[in-house]
Amino acid sequence: MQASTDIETSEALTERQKAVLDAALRLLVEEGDQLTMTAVARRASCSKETLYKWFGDRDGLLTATVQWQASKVRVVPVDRKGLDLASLTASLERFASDWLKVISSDTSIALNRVAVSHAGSGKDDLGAIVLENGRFALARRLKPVLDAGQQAGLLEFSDAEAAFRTFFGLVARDVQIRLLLGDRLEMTDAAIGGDAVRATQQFLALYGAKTGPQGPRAG
Amino acid sequence: MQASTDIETSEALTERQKAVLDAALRLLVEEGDQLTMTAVARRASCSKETLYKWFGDRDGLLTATVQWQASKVRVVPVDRKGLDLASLTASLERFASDWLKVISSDTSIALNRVAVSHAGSGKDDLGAIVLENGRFALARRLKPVLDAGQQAGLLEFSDAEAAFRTFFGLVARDVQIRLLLGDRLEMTDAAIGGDAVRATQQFLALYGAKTGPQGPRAG
DNA sequence: TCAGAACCGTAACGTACGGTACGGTCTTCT
DNA sequence: AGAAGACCGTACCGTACGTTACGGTTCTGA
Repeated sequence: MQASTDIETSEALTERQKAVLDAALRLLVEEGDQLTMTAVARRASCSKETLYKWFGDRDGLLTATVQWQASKVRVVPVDRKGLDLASLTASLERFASDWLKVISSDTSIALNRVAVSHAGSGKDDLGAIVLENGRFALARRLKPVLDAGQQAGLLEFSDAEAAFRTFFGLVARDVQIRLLLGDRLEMTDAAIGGDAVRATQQFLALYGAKTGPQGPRAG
Repeated sequence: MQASTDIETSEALTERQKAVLDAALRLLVEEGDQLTMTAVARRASCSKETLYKWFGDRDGLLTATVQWQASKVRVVPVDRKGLDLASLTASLERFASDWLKVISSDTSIALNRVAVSHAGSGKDDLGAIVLENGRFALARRLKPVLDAGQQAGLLEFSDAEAAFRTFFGLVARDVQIRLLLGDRLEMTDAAIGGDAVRATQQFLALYGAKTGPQGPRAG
């Protein structure tokens, strides 16, 4: 449950190793969990011996691949000064839109699938990594925004974690589980944008401070 | 995407076959996706030849197992007459509580894990079945309640599907994905009950008709 | 009682794949 | 230039497991 070692490991990779992990990632997206060491070696034009030397075993390669992908999505910090309702709304919509884009991407779906499978097989390495770099990373980035909104008198809540989880639910709804289960659910940019606006409005309706007449209703 | 064949197949099973599927289900919960045909045969005290004769191949056994479990959870219809705010609230809380109990159960987690893995491997049979008997079955059962609430003047929405999905998000939040990814998340009866009440109140705050002073706020 | 089907237990087969070994090639360092 | 190491390609090994085959036992129906 700690997110400490992902930076070092991703920094310590050579360009060649990154290329190999990119190949593994592409293969994972294309073929799902049944990617074989032979297939990775062929796709990356490297030998299996090298794979085993660098990553130990198949699980090590999988773990390195997930961490490599996780290290690629970096944070865009949100400025907390001059926060008003408009900028708070924009921030929340941005978070919602980004998150929907992530969970509906082929890469995220493939990674979550293999992590879910992995979690079902005793060792929960991949599950913890995906969770740490997905849902928990989102919470860490969003919480400061929520706190700032509360300090600015725009939001009202007693438990930031509960508020975050409500926002999470309003944004994701059934999208992720449906995609993971293979449902064809086209998440176009327009749909994502609309969902982000709706989720933000609903969240503000629930947690927005009652000072002032901003009570938009969802439809 | 149709839910037609699950009834017939489950009815056509002999007691012995049901016992075998129960054994497979228990094994699936205990050992995850790597249950072998040999293990199922041993656990069920039957021969592998019988397994292949009855279910065709491993995928057939998996499919039959998932359908068998799906056929076991039956519907408790909700009476739509004399609907007032109290009974609507109770119905929604009941749905929320039931759903949280389902998605946090070992059986559901194991089934969803294998279905997610399966969906990642081309054939999306299990994913469609789980989706059909889970999320879509819930929608079919809840929609009449929402419609009745609207006709009784208690709810306001233009799109029942959107309203349902919001309810779904408010109830499930991040619970299912965290459990699927192996997060230790103890869902006690008390926590489930509290979540059900909170989700219902939030849903009513968003979709409740504005006639009358019922605007409880979540904490 | 007897034939035949259903079924159990186990052995056997074939294959896929994780993991290892090895020869050949290229780079690097001295 | 020559030695050492990293790496590629491929062949190979061992095992796990899906699938099939078969002998023996129990059930069923005439």
